[in-house]
Amino acid sequence: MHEPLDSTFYDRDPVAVARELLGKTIVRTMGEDLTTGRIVEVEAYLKHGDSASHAYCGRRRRNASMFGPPGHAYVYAIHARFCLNVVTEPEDVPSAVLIRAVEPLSGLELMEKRRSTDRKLNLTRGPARLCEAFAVDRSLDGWNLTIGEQLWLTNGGIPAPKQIAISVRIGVTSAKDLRLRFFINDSRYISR
DNA sequence: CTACCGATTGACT
DNA sequence: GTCAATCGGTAGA
Repeated sequence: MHEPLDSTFYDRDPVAVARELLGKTIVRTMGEDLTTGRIVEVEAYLKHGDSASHAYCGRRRRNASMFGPPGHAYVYAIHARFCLNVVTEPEDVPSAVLIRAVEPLSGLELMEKRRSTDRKLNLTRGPARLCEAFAVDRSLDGWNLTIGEQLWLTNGGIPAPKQIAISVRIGVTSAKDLRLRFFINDSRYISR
């Protein structure tokens, strides 16, 4: 159980990966601690023509993971918080999928402690909120998500979502017209 | 070292 | 809906 998705899943166009990521399970272990969640909202960031991508201006120290192998994490800091991406396409091709929201499945008590709130809807709704709930920070930047340790994604036996909605991405200040946000239409755990 | 910025969030009207 | 607090990362002096 909780078999990690392998690199062939990630080594594809980020739009395809983004759509198929919906309904998948994110797993985080820290010693005995376990948290899992169902992915309900993602955004794709493209290798070409996407001025909102952190890789748009080329390789930097911060975005180096986006140029790394598929199936690794890209964790960046923004507004004093962290956000988690999965890297797609082959090494040196900078594309990724941002995980924006998940539905908590297990380890709720841990998430409440890490988030300092017991309001279920605020635990994992939003890219930085879910990182806090899952204890994801820059130490996991570049982490290999295919080895099934500490942090990975799995099919988790959860059925694929029936209704997928598409919209423009949230918060970006350029490439505003690109509809690269994918979410499960009827989930209550969507970010605003 | 200082100066700025942001793929956000929480508080507030 | 609006707004600004927050701080890691980066660029530049």
